[in-house]
Amino acid sequence: MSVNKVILIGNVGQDPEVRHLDKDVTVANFSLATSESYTAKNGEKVTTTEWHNIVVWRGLAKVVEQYVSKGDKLYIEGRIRTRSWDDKDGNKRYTTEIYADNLEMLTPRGQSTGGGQQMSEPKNQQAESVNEPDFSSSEEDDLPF
Amino acid sequence: MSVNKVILIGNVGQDPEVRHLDKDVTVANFSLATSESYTAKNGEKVTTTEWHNIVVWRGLAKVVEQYVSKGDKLYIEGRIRTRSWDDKDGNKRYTTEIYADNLEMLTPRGQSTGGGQQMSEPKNQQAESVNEPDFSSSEEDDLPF
Amino acid sequence: MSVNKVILIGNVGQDPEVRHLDKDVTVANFSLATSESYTAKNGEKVTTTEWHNIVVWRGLAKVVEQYVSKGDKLYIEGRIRTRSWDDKDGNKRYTTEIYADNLEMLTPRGQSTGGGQQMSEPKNQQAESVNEPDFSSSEEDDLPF
Amino acid sequence: MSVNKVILIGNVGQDPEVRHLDKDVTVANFSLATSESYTAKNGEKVTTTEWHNIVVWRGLAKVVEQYVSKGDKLYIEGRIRTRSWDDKDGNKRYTTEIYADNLEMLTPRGQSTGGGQQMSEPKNQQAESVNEPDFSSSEEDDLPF
DNA sequence: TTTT
DNA sequence: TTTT
Repeated sequence: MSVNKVILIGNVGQDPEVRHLDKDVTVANFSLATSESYTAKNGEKVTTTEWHNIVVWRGLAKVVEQYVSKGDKLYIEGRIRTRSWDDKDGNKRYTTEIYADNLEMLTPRGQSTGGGQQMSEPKNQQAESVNEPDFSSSEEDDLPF
Repeated sequence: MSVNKVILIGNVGQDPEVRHLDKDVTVANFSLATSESYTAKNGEKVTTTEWHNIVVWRGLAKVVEQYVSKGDKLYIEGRIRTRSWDDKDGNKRYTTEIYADNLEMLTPRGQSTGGGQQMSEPKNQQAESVNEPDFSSSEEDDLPF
Repeated sequence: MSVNKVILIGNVGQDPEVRHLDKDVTVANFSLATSESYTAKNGEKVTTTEWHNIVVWRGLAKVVEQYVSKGDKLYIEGRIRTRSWDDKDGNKRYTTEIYADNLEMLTPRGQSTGGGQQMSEPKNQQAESVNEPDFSSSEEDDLPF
Repeated sequence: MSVNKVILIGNVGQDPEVRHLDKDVTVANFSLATSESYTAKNGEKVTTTEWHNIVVWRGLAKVVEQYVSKGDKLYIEGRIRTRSWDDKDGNKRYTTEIYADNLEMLTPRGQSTGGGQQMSEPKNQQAESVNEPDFSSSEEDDLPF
Protein backbone atom coordinates (compact mmCIF):
# COMPACT_ATOMS: atom_id res chain seq x y z
CA MET A 1 0.00 0.00 0.00
CA SER A 2 2.96 2.31 -0.21
CA VAL A 3 5.95 3.11 -2.38
CA ASN A 4 9.30 4.60 -1.41
CA LYS A 5 11.53 4.76 -4.45
CA VAL A 6 14.56 6.87 -5.32
CA ILE A 7 16.36 7.08 -8.64
CA LEU A 8 19.70 8.87 -8.75
CA ILE A 9 22.37 9.43 -11.34
CA GLY A 10 25.40 11.20 -9.96
CA ASN A 11 29.07 11.08 -9.13
CA VAL A 12 30.73 9.29 -6.25
CA GLY A 13 32.32 11.76 -3.84
CA GLN A 14 35.03 9.56 -2.40
CA ASP A 15 36.20 5.97 -2.45
CA PRO A 16 33.52 3.91 -0.70
CA GLU A 17 34.04 2.87 2.90
CA VAL A 18 33.45 -0.86 3.12
CA ARG A 19 32.93 -2.88 6.31
CA HIS A 20 32.73 -6.63 6.67
CA LEU A 21 30.34 -7.58 9.43
CA ASP A 22 29.60 -10.94 10.95
CA LYS A 23 28.05 -13.71 8.94
CA ASP A 24 29.72 -12.67 5.75
CA VAL A 25 27.67 -9.49 5.52
CA THR A 26 29.26 -6.53 3.75
CA VAL A 27 28.17 -2.89 3.92
CA ALA A 28 29.43 -0.05 1.79
CA ASN A 29 28.90 3.67 2.37
CA PHE A 30 29.66 6.57 0.12
CA SER A 31 28.23 9.88 -0.95
CA LEU A 32 26.84 10.66 -4.35
CA ALA A 33 26.53 14.14 -5.83
CA THR A 34 23.69 15.26 -8.05
CA SER A 35 23.53 18.82 -9.32
CA GLU A 36 21.01 21.22 -10.75
CA SER A 37 21.74 24.38 -12.69
CA TYR A 38 19.69 27.45 -13.40
CA THR A 39 20.37 30.94 -14.64
CA ALA A 40 19.83 33.63 -12.04
CA LYS A 41 18.22 37.02 -12.57
CA ASN A 42 21.60 38.61 -13.19
CA GLY A 43 22.33 36.11 -15.95
CA GLU A 44 24.81 34.17 -13.90
CA LYS A 45 24.62 30.41 -14.02
CA VAL A 46 24.14 28.88 -10.61
CA THR A 47 24.78 25.22 -9.85
CA THR A 48 23.60 23.62 -6.65
CA THR A 49 24.91 20.25 -5.60
CA GLU A 50 23.02 17.78 -3.50
CA TRP A 51 24.95 15.13 -1.58
CA HIS A 52 23.24 11.80 -0.92
CA ASN A 53 24.43 9.29 1.67
CA ILE A 54 24.33 5.92 -0.04
CA VAL A 55 24.25 2.65 1.87
CA VAL A 56 24.68 -0.67 0.10
CA TRP A 57 24.40 -4.13 1.67
CA ARG A 58 25.62 -7.64 0.94
CA GLY A 59 26.27 -8.76 -2.61
CA LEU A 60 25.79 -5.31 -4.00
CA ALA A 61 28.28 -3.98 -1.43
CA LYS A 62 30.85 -6.43 -2.71
CA VAL A 63 30.35 -5.06 -6.19
CA VAL A 64 30.85 -1.56 -4.82
CA GLU A 65 33.99 -2.70 -3.03
CA GLN A 66 35.46 -4.07 -6.23
CA TYR A 67 34.32 -1.67 -8.87
CA VAL A 68 33.25 1.70 -7.51
CA SER A 69 35.67 4.49 -6.82
CA LYS A 70 35.75 8.24 -6.36
CA GLY A 71 34.48 10.17 -9.34
CA ASP A 72 32.52 7.32 -10.93
CA LYS A 73 29.12 8.07 -12.34
CA LEU A 74 26.44 5.69 -11.04
CA TYR A 75 22.76 4.97 -11.50
CA ILE A 76 21.21 4.03 -8.18
CA GLU A 77 17.74 2.78 -7.41
CA GLY A 78 16.79 2.55 -3.79
CA ARG A 79 14.67 3.84 -0.95
CA ILE A 80 14.88 6.63 1.55
CA ARG A 81 15.59 5.83 5.17
CA THR A 82 15.97 8.28 8.02
CA ARG A 83 17.58 6.94 11.17
CA SER A 84 18.02 8.71 14.45
CA TRP A 85 21.00 8.74 16.79
CA ASP A 86 21.99 10.65 19.88
CA ASP A 87 24.74 13.22 19.60
CA LYS A 88 27.32 13.85 22.33
CA ASP A 89 24.97 16.35 24.02
CA GLY A 90 22.20 13.79 24.16
CA ASN A 91 20.18 15.44 21.44
CA LYS A 92 18.31 13.34 18.97
CA ARG A 93 19.78 13.74 15.51
CA TYR A 94 18.53 12.45 12.19
CA THR A 95 20.41 11.22 9.17
CA THR A 96 18.73 10.43 5.90
CA GLU A 97 20.26 7.74 3.76
CA ILE A 98 19.51 6.02 0.49
CA TYR A 99 19.51 2.23 0.69
CA ALA A 100 20.50 1.05 -2.75
CA ASP A 101 18.59 -1.92 -4.18
CA ASN A 102 20.03 -1.70 -7.65
CA LEU A 103 23.10 -0.03 -9.06
CA GLU A 104 24.51 0.46 -12.54
CA MET A 105 27.97 1.69 -13.40
CA LEU A 106 27.85 4.48 -15.94
CA THR A 107 31.57 5.23 -16.06
CA PRO A 108 33.20 3.02 -18.66
CA ARG A 109 35.91 0.87 -17.08
CA GLY A 110 39.38 2.25 -17.16
CA GLN A 111 38.15 5.83 -17.23
CA SER A 112 37.81 6.42 -13.55
CA THR A 113 39.59 9.68 -12.81
CA GLY A 114 39.19 9.47 -9.07
CA GLY A 115 41.72 9.20 -6.31
CA GLY A 116 41.59 5.47 -5.66
CA GLN A 117 43.85 2.77 -6.95
CA GLN A 118 43.60 2.29 -10.67
CA MET A 119 40.78 0.09 -11.80
CA SER A 120 41.54 -3.00 -13.76
CA GLU A 121 39.14 -4.58 -16.19
CA PRO A 122 35.97 -5.92 -14.65
CA LYS A 123 36.49 -9.51 -13.62
CA ASN A 124 32.93 -10.29 -14.38
CA GLN A 125 30.19 -8.89 -16.53
CA GLN A 126 27.71 -9.20 -13.71
CA ALA A 127 29.46 -6.37 -12.02
CA GLU A 128 27.85 -3.85 -14.27
CA SER A 129 24.35 -4.53 -13.10
CA VAL A 130 23.51 -6.27 -9.91
CA ASN A 131 20.23 -6.42 -8.13
CA GLU A 132 19.94 -6.91 -4.42
CA PRO A 133 18.18 -10.25 -3.99
CA ASP A 134 15.47 -10.56 -1.40
CA PHE A 135 16.91 -11.86 1.82
CA SER A 136 14.96 -13.94 4.22
CA SER A 137 13.72 -12.13 7.25
CA SER A 138 15.47 -14.67 9.42
CA GLU A 139 18.77 -13.02 8.87
CA GLU A 140 17.26 -9.63 8.26
CA ASP A 141 16.47 -8.95 11.87
CA ASP A 142 19.92 -9.78 13.10
CA LEU A 143 21.33 -6.80 11.33
CA PRO A 144 22.02 -3.50 13.03
CA PHE A 145 19.74 -1.35 10.86
CA MET B 1 24.29 15.00 -16.28
CA SER B 2 22.50 13.97 -13.14
CA VAL B 3 19.15 12.75 -11.90
CA ASN B 4 17.53 13.19 -8.49
CA LYS B 5 14.08 11.67 -8.52
CA VAL B 6 11.81 10.39 -5.79
CA ILE B 7 8.53 8.53 -6.16
CA LEU B 8 6.38 8.07 -3.09
CA ILE B 9 2.95 6.67 -2.37
CA GLY B 10 1.90 7.11 1.21
CA ASN B 11 -0.45 8.69 3.69
CA VAL B 12 -0.49 12.27 4.87
CA GLY B 13 0.34 12.50 8.57
CA GLN B 14 -1.45 15.72 9.42
CA ASP B 15 -3.31 18.55 7.74
CA PRO B 16 -0.76 20.46 5.65
CA GLU B 17 0.68 23.69 6.99
CA VAL B 18 0.31 26.33 4.31
CA ARG B 19 2.06 29.71 4.20
CA HIS B 20 1.45 32.56 1.79
CA LEU B 21 4.66 34.43 1.08
CA ASP B 22 5.25 37.61 -0.86
CA LYS B 23 4.48 37.86 -4.54
CA ASP B 24 1.61 35.44 -4.36
CA VAL B 25 3.89 32.53 -3.59
CA THR B 26 2.41 29.68 -1.57
CA VAL B 27 4.30 26.92 0.26
CA ALA B 28 2.82 23.83 1.83
CA ASN B 29 4.52 21.41 4.22
CA PHE B 30 3.36 18.09 5.50
CA SER B 31 4.71 14.67 6.30
CA LEU B 32 3.96 11.53 4.37
CA ALA B 33 4.24 8.00 5.75
CA THR B 34 5.39 5.02 3.75
CA SER B 35 5.69 1.62 5.35
CA GLU B 36 7.38 -1.68 4.75
CA SER B 37 6.51 -5.01 6.32
CA TYR B 38 8.45 -8.18 6.76
CA THR B 39 8.10 -11.30 8.84
CA ALA B 40 10.73 -11.68 11.54
CA LYS B 41 12.50 -14.86 12.55
CA ASN B 42 9.94 -15.52 15.26
CA GLY B 43 7.12 -15.33 12.74
CA GLU B 44 5.93 -11.97 13.90
CA LYS B 45 5.05 -9.43 11.29
CA VAL B 46 7.05 -6.24 11.66
CA THR B 47 6.07 -2.97 10.02
CA THR B 48 8.46 -0.06 9.83
CA THR B 49 7.22 3.37 8.89
CA GLU B 50 9.25 6.02 7.19
CA TRP B 51 8.21 9.67 7.50
CA HIS B 52 9.04 12.01 4.64
CA ASN B 53 9.01 15.81 4.93
CA ILE B 54 7.20 17.06 1.87
CA VAL B 55 7.53 20.62 0.59
CA VAL B 56 5.29 21.94 -2.15
CA TRP B 57 5.52 25.35 -3.84
CA ARG B 58 3.26 27.71 -5.76
CA GLY B 59 0.38 26.35 -7.79
CA LEU B 60 0.82 22.86 -6.50
CA ALA B 61 0.80 24.23 -2.94
CA LYS B 62 -2.59 25.80 -3.64
CA VAL B 63 -3.88 22.43 -4.71
CA VAL B 64 -2.56 20.98 -1.47
CA GLU B 65 -4.22 23.76 0.49
CA GLN B 66 -7.58 23.05 -1.07
CA TYR B 67 -7.63 19.30 -1.44
CA VAL B 68 -5.14 17.51 0.78
CA SER B 69 -5.85 16.60 4.36
CA LYS B 70 -4.68 14.25 7.07
CA GLY B 71 -4.95 10.62 6.16
CA ASP B 72 -5.13 11.08 2.40
CA LYS B 73 -3.16 8.75 0.21
CA LEU B 74 -0.96 10.58 -2.30
CA TYR B 75 1.40 9.84 -5.14
CA ILE B 76 4.30 12.28 -5.09
CA GLU B 77 7.08 12.77 -7.57
CA GLY B 78 9.89 15.07 -6.57
CA ARG B 79 13.51 15.43 -5.62
CA ILE B 80 15.55 15.15 -2.47
CA ARG B 81 16.93 18.25 -0.84
CA THR B 82 18.94 18.47 2.35
CA ARG B 83 19.21 21.89 3.92
CA SER B 84 21.26 22.87 6.91
CA TRP B 85 20.37 25.15 9.78
CA ASP B 86 21.91 26.07 13.11
CA ASP B 87 20.31 24.77 16.25
CA LYS B 88 20.08 26.75 19.51
CA ASP B 89 23.51 25.49 20.57
CA GLY B 90 25.08 26.69 17.33
CA ASN B 91 25.47 23.20 15.93
CA LYS B 92 24.91 22.60 12.27
CA ARG B 93 21.85 20.44 11.73
CA TYR B 94 20.52 18.88 8.57
CA THR B 95 17.00 18.28 7.41
CA THR B 96 16.14 16.27 4.36
CA GLU B 97 13.02 17.18 2.48
CA ILE B 98 11.22 16.10 -0.66
CA TYR B 99 10.35 18.91 -3.04
CA ALA B 100 7.27 17.77 -4.87
CA ASP B 101 7.11 18.45 -8.61
CA ASN B 102 4.02 16.40 -9.27
CA LEU B 103 1.28 15.09 -7.04
CA GLU B 104 -1.70 12.85 -7.57
CA MET B 105 -4.56 12.32 -5.14
CA LEU B 106 -5.24 8.62 -4.59
CA THR B 107 -7.96 8.97 -1.99
CA PRO B 108 -11.32 9.27 -3.70
CA ARG B 109 -13.00 12.55 -2.75
CA GLY B 110 -15.37 12.39 0.15
CA GLN B 111 -13.54 9.46 1.71
CA SER B 112 -10.95 11.34 3.68
CA THR B 113 -11.02 9.94 7.19
CA GLY B 114 -8.55 12.39 8.61
CA GLY B 115 -8.93 15.01 11.28
CA GLY B 116 -9.44 18.07 9.10
CA GLN B 117 -12.65 19.73 8.06
CA GLN B 118 -14.79 17.59 5.81
CA MET B 119 -13.84 17.70 2.19
CA SER B 120 -16.38 18.86 -0.32
CA GLU B 121 -16.39 17.87 -3.96
CA PRO B 122 -13.42 19.04 -5.92
CA LYS B 123 -14.17 22.43 -7.47
CA ASN B 124 -12.08 21.52 -10.43
CA GLN B 125 -10.94 18.39 -12.15
CA GLN B 126 -7.46 19.76 -12.55
CA ALA B 127 -7.01 19.30 -8.88
CA GLU B 128 -6.45 15.63 -9.27
CA SER B 129 -3.25 15.94 -11.21
CA VAL B 130 -1.18 19.04 -11.31
CA ASN B 131 2.36 19.44 -12.48
CA GLU B 132 4.64 22.13 -11.21
CA PRO B 133 5.37 24.33 -14.20
CA ASP B 134 8.90 25.52 -14.76
CA PHE B 135 9.36 28.91 -13.21
CA SER B 136 11.79 31.44 -14.54
CA SER B 137 14.92 31.81 -12.53
CA SER B 138 14.20 35.50 -12.22
CA GLU B 139 11.70 34.84 -9.50
CA GLU B 140 13.38 31.70 -8.34
CA ASP B 141 16.28 33.42 -6.66
CA ASP B 142 14.10 35.71 -4.62
CA LEU B 143 12.83 32.80 -2.64
CA PRO B 144 14.15 31.85 0.76
CA PHE B 145 15.30 28.35 -0.14
CA MET C 1 24.68 -0.85 -18.08
CA SER C 2 21.06 -0.21 -18.92
CA VAL C 3 17.72 0.51 -17.28
CA ASN C 4 14.22 -0.30 -18.51
CA LYS C 5 11.70 0.76 -15.91
CA VAL C 6 8.02 1.61 -16.06
CA ILE C 7 5.85 3.06 -13.34
CA LEU C 8 2.11 3.10 -13.86
CA ILE C 9 -0.90 4.03 -11.79
CA GLY C 10 -4.14 3.28 -13.51
CA ASN C 11 -7.34 1.29 -13.59
CA VAL C 12 -7.79 -2.32 -14.57
CA GLY C 13 -9.85 -2.61 -17.75
CA GLN C 14 -11.32 -6.06 -17.21
CA ASP C 15 -11.03 -9.01 -14.87
CA PRO C 16 -7.57 -10.49 -15.40
CA GLU C 17 -7.19 -13.57 -17.54
CA VAL C 18 -5.19 -16.12 -15.57
CA ARG C 19 -3.51 -19.23 -16.97
CA HIS C 20 -1.84 -22.02 -15.03
CA LEU C 21 1.09 -23.41 -16.95
CA ASP C 22 3.28 -26.39 -16.24
CA LYS C 23 5.45 -26.61 -13.17
CA ASP C 24 3.10 -24.56 -11.08
CA VAL C 25 3.74 -21.41 -13.10
CA THR C 26 0.91 -18.88 -13.25
CA VAL C 27 0.55 -16.01 -15.72
CA ALA C 28 -1.98 -13.21 -15.56
CA ASN C 29 -2.84 -10.73 -18.30
CA PHE C 30 -4.96 -7.63 -18.15
CA SER C 31 -5.04 -4.11 -19.48
CA LEU C 32 -4.53 -1.00 -17.44
CA ALA C 33 -5.74 2.46 -18.40
CA THR C 34 -3.89 5.65 -17.69
CA SER C 35 -5.28 8.98 -18.83
CA GLU C 36 -4.10 12.49 -19.48
CA SER C 37 -6.24 15.59 -19.75
CA TYR C 38 -5.64 18.95 -21.31
CA THR C 39 -7.76 21.90 -22.34
CA ALA C 40 -7.99 22.42 -26.09
CA LYS C 41 -7.89 25.72 -27.96
CA ASN C 42 -11.66 25.92 -27.90
CA GLY C 43 -11.73 25.56 -24.14
CA GLU C 44 -12.97 22.01 -24.25
CA LYS C 45 -11.37 19.54 -21.91
CA VAL C 46 -9.90 16.59 -23.75
CA THR C 47 -8.96 13.32 -22.08
CA THR C 48 -6.85 10.73 -23.84
CA THR C 49 -6.60 7.23 -22.47
CA GLU C 50 -3.65 4.96 -22.90
CA TRP C 51 -4.14 1.21 -22.55
CA HIS C 52 -1.20 -0.86 -21.33
CA ASN C 53 -0.99 -4.65 -21.73
CA ILE C 54 0.16 -5.95 -18.37
CA VAL C 55 1.75 -9.38 -17.92
CA VAL C 56 2.37 -10.83 -14.49
CA TRP C 57 4.16 -14.09 -13.69
CA ARG C 58 4.31 -16.61 -10.86
CA GLY C 59 3.64 -15.52 -7.30
CA LEU C 60 2.59 -12.07 -8.32
CA ALA C 61 0.16 -13.62 -10.82
CA LYS C 62 -1.46 -15.56 -7.99
CA VAL C 63 -1.97 -12.32 -6.12
CA VAL C 64 -3.58 -10.87 -9.22
CA GLU C 65 -5.79 -13.93 -9.53
CA GLN C 66 -7.04 -13.55 -5.99
CA TYR C 67 -7.24 -9.84 -5.47
CA VAL C 68 -7.38 -7.86 -8.71
CA SER C 69 -10.57 -7.21 -10.60
CA LYS C 70 -12.00 -4.86 -13.18
CA GLY C 71 -11.97 -1.24 -12.11
CA ASP C 72 -9.29 -1.57 -9.45
CA LYS C 73 -6.67 1.10 -9.24
CA LEU C 74 -3.13 -0.34 -9.22
CA TYR C 75 0.43 0.85 -8.94
CA ILE C 76 2.65 -1.22 -11.21
CA GLU C 77 6.40 -1.23 -11.55
CA GLY C 78 7.84 -3.20 -14.40
CA ARG C 79 9.67 -3.18 -17.69
CA ILE C 80 8.75 -2.82 -21.32
CA ARG C 81 8.90 -5.79 -23.61
CA THR C 82 7.99 -5.92 -27.27
CA ARG C 83 7.45 -9.36 -28.73
CA SER C 84 6.82 -10.24 -32.33
CA TRP C 85 4.41 -12.77 -33.80
CA ASP C 86 3.18 -13.65 -37.25
CA ASP C 87 -0.35 -12.76 -38.22
CA LYS C 88 -2.61 -14.92 -40.39
CA ASP C 89 -1.19 -13.30 -43.55
CA GLY C 90 2.35 -14.13 -42.52
CA ASN C 91 3.20 -10.54 -41.63
CA LYS C 92 5.38 -9.82 -38.66
CA ARG C 93 3.43 -8.04 -35.96
CA TYR C 94 4.60 -6.46 -32.74
CA THR C 95 2.96 -6.25 -29.36
CA THR C 96 4.35 -4.19 -26.52
CA GLU C 97 3.69 -5.39 -23.01
CA ILE C 98 4.60 -4.37 -19.49
CA TYR C 99 6.08 -7.14 -17.38
CA ALA C 100 5.17 -6.30 -13.81
CA ASP C 101 7.85 -6.81 -11.17
CA ASN C 102 5.99 -5.12 -8.36
CA LEU C 103 2.35 -4.28 -7.84
CA GLU C 104 0.43 -2.40 -5.18
CA MET C 105 -3.31 -2.34 -4.75
CA LEU C 106 -4.61 1.21 -4.42
CA THR C 107 -8.31 0.40 -4.26
CA PRO C 108 -9.34 -0.26 -0.67
CA ARG C 109 -10.82 -3.74 -0.35
CA GLY C 110 -14.55 -3.97 -0.65
CA GLN C 111 -14.74 -0.89 -2.87
CA SER C 112 -14.18 -2.52 -6.19
CA THR C 113 -16.85 -1.23 -8.55
CA GLY C 114 -15.96 -3.50 -11.43
CA GLY C 115 -17.92 -6.18 -13.15
CA GLY C 116 -16.37 -9.25 -11.57
CA GLN C 117 -17.52 -11.29 -8.65
CA GLN C 118 -17.61 -9.38 -5.40
CA MET C 119 -14.33 -9.26 -3.56
CA SER C 120 -14.17 -10.64 -0.08
CA GLU C 121 -11.73 -9.48 2.54
CA PRO C 122 -8.12 -10.13 1.74
CA LYS C 123 -7.06 -13.48 3.13
CA ASN C 124 -3.63 -12.20 3.79
CA GLN C 125 -1.94 -8.89 4.38
CA GLN C 126 0.89 -9.78 2.07
CA ALA C 127 -1.48 -9.51 -0.80
CA GLU C 128 -1.31 -5.78 -0.80
CA SER C 129 2.31 -5.58 -1.75
CA VAL C 130 4.20 -8.37 -3.33
CA ASN C 131 7.48 -8.27 -5.11
CA GLU C 132 8.43 -10.72 -7.78
CA PRO C 133 11.34 -12.67 -6.36
CA ASP C 134 14.32 -13.36 -8.58
CA PHE C 135 13.91 -16.75 -10.15
CA SER C 136 16.81 -18.91 -11.06
CA SER C 137 17.66 -18.99 -14.70
CA SER C 138 17.31 -22.74 -14.65
CA GLU C 139 13.59 -22.49 -14.77
CA GLU C 140 13.59 -19.18 -16.54
CA ASP C 141 14.58 -20.55 -19.88
CA ASP C 142 11.87 -23.16 -19.94
CA LEU C 143 9.26 -20.50 -20.21
CA PRO C 144 7.65 -19.45 -23.45
CA PHE C 145 8.69 -15.78 -23.31
CA MET D 1 -5.47 10.21 -10.96
CA SER D 2 -3.00 8.26 -13.06
CA VAL D 3 0.69 7.94 -13.76
CA ASN D 4 2.44 6.80 -16.95
CA LYS D 5 6.17 7.09 -16.48
CA VAL D 6 9.12 5.42 -18.18
CA ILE D 7 12.77 5.59 -17.21
CA LEU D 8 15.33 4.25 -19.64
CA ILE D 9 19.10 4.16 -19.81
CA GLY D 10 20.38 2.74 -23.04
CA ASN D 11 22.26 3.29 -26.25
CA VAL D 12 21.07 5.10 -29.33
CA GLY D 13 20.71 2.72 -32.28
CA GLN D 14 21.26 5.14 -35.14
CA ASP D 15 21.65 8.85 -35.75
CA PRO D 16 18.31 10.45 -34.93
CA GLU D 17 15.94 11.37 -37.73
CA VAL D 18 14.91 14.97 -37.26
CA ARG D 19 12.00 16.74 -38.95
CA HIS D 20 11.15 20.42 -38.86
CA LEU D 21 7.41 20.94 -38.94
CA ASP D 22 5.39 24.10 -39.24
CA LYS D 23 5.47 26.78 -36.61
CA ASP D 24 9.04 26.09 -35.70
CA VAL D 25 8.18 22.70 -34.24
CA THR D 26 10.89 20.06 -34.35
CA VAL D 27 10.47 16.30 -33.87
CA ALA D 28 13.22 13.75 -33.47
CA ASN D 29 12.90 9.96 -33.67
CA PHE D 30 15.42 7.30 -32.85
CA SER D 31 15.62 3.90 -31.24
CA LEU D 32 17.23 3.14 -27.94
CA ALA D 33 18.51 -0.27 -26.86
CA THR D 34 18.33 -1.62 -23.35
CA SER D 35 19.58 -5.07 -22.55
CA GLU D 36 19.21 -7.72 -19.88
CA SER D 37 21.47 -10.67 -19.24
CA TYR D 38 20.95 -13.92 -17.42
CA THR D 39 22.71 -17.23 -17.22
CA ALA D 40 20.81 -20.10 -18.78
CA LYS D 41 20.51 -23.65 -17.44
CA ASN D 42 23.47 -24.77 -19.51
CA GLY D 43 25.64 -22.06 -18.02
CA GLU D 44 25.60 -19.94 -21.12
CA LYS D 45 25.12 -16.23 -20.70
CA VAL D 46 22.15 -14.94 -22.64
CA THR D 47 21.59 -11.28 -23.44
CA THR D 48 18.29 -9.99 -24.71
CA THR D 49 18.00 -6.54 -26.21
CA GLU D 50 14.90 -4.44 -26.16
CA TRP D 51 14.50 -1.66 -28.71
CA HIS D 52 12.44 1.38 -27.75
CA ASN D 53 11.06 3.88 -30.28
CA ILE D 54 11.81 7.29 -28.84
CA VAL D 55 9.97 10.43 -29.92
CA VAL D 56 11.14 13.86 -28.84
CA TRP D 57 9.40 17.17 -29.52
CA ARG D 58 10.32 20.85 -29.73
CA GLY D 59 13.21 22.24 -27.71
CA LEU D 60 14.31 18.82 -26.58
CA ALA D 61 14.28 17.67 -30.22
CA LYS D 62 16.67 20.48 -31.07
CA VAL D 63 19.01 19.26 -28.38
CA VAL D 64 18.78 15.78 -29.87
CA GLU D 65 19.51 17.19 -33.31
CA GLN D 66 22.65 18.91 -32.10
CA TYR D 67 24.07 16.53 -29.56
CA VAL D 68 22.77 12.99 -29.91
CA SER D 69 24.27 10.47 -32.28
CA LYS D 70 24.46 6.74 -32.83
CA GLY D 71 26.01 4.87 -29.94
CA ASP D 72 25.46 7.53 -27.30
CA LYS D 73 24.25 6.43 -23.91
CA LEU D 74 21.19 8.38 -22.76
CA TYR D 75 18.93 8.66 -19.75
CA ILE D 76 15.35 9.21 -20.87
CA GLU D 77 12.28 9.98 -18.84
CA GLY D 78 8.98 9.90 -20.63
CA ARG D 79 5.67 8.22 -21.11
CA ILE D 80 4.31 5.35 -23.14
CA ARG D 81 2.09 6.02 -26.09
CA THR D 82 0.60 3.49 -28.47
CA ARG D 83 -0.76 4.86 -31.72
CA SER D 84 -2.62 2.98 -34.40
CA TRP D 85 -2.28 3.20 -38.15
CA ASP D 86 -3.62 1.27 -41.13
CA ASP D 87 -1.23 -0.91 -43.07
CA LYS D 88 -1.35 -1.37 -46.84
CA ASP D 89 -3.87 -4.22 -46.47
CA GLY D 90 -6.18 -2.04 -44.42
CA ASN D 91 -5.38 -3.79 -41.17
CA LYS D 92 -5.13 -1.83 -37.99
CA ARG D 93 -1.57 -1.86 -36.69
CA TYR D 94 -0.16 -0.57 -33.43
CA THR D 95 3.15 1.05 -32.64
CA THR D 96 4.28 1.81 -29.13
CA GLU D 97 6.53 4.79 -28.61
CA ILE D 98 8.17 6.57 -25.72
CA TYR D 99 7.57 10.32 -25.65
CA ALA D 100 10.57 11.80 -23.93
CA ASP D 101 9.94 14.57 -21.41
CA ASN D 102 13.47 14.73 -20.07
CA LEU D 103 16.77 13.52 -21.41
CA GLU D 104 20.31 13.42 -20.06
CA MET D 105 23.43 12.67 -22.03
CA LEU D 106 25.54 10.02 -20.32
CA THR D 107 28.26 9.75 -22.95
CA PRO D 108 30.99 12.29 -22.28
CA ARG D 109 31.42 14.61 -25.26
CA GLY D 110 34.03 13.60 -27.75
CA GLN D 111 33.67 9.93 -26.89
CA SER D 112 30.84 9.05 -29.20
CA THR D 113 31.85 5.89 -31.04
CA GLY D 114 28.89 5.86 -33.36
CA GLY D 115 28.66 6.23 -37.10
CA GLY D 116 27.62 9.87 -37.32
CA GLN D 117 29.71 12.93 -37.89
CA GLN D 118 32.16 13.64 -35.12
CA MET D 119 30.79 15.62 -32.23
CA SER D 120 32.33 18.93 -31.39
CA GLU D 121 32.27 20.45 -27.94
CA PRO D 122 28.85 21.32 -26.64
CA LYS D 123 28.01 24.90 -27.54
CA ASN D 124 26.04 25.29 -24.43
CA GLN D 125 25.85 23.72 -21.00
CA GLN D 126 22.09 23.53 -21.17
CA ALA D 127 22.42 20.84 -23.72
CA GLU D 128 23.27 18.29 -21.15
CA SER D 129 19.98 18.42 -19.35
CA VAL D 130 16.88 19.86 -20.84
CA ASN D 131 13.35 19.46 -19.67
CA GLU D 132 10.41 19.68 -21.98
CA PRO D 133 8.47 22.74 -20.84
CA ASP D 134 4.71 22.51 -20.64
CA PHE D 135 3.22 23.76 -23.86
CA SER D 136 -0.12 25.42 -24.00
CA SER D 137 -2.90 23.29 -25.30
CA SER D 138 -3.62 25.90 -27.94
CA GLU D 139 -0.73 24.73 -30.01
CA GLU D 140 -0.89 21.20 -28.74
CA ASP D 141 -3.95 20.24 -30.69
CA ASP D 142 -2.56 21.44 -33.99
CA LEU D 143 0.01 18.72 -33.92
CA PRO D 144 -0.37 15.45 -35.76
CA PHE D 145 -0.13 13.16 -32.73
C1' DT E 1 33.63 15.22 -1.31
C1' DT E 2 31.95 14.48 -7.19
C1' DT E 3 31.16 15.90 -11.98
C1' DT E 4 30.58 19.33 -16.43
C1' DT F 1 1.76 12.11 12.77
C1' DT F 2 -0.64 8.31 8.49
C1' DT F 3 -2.54 3.97 6.67
C1' DT F 4 -3.88 -1.50 6.40
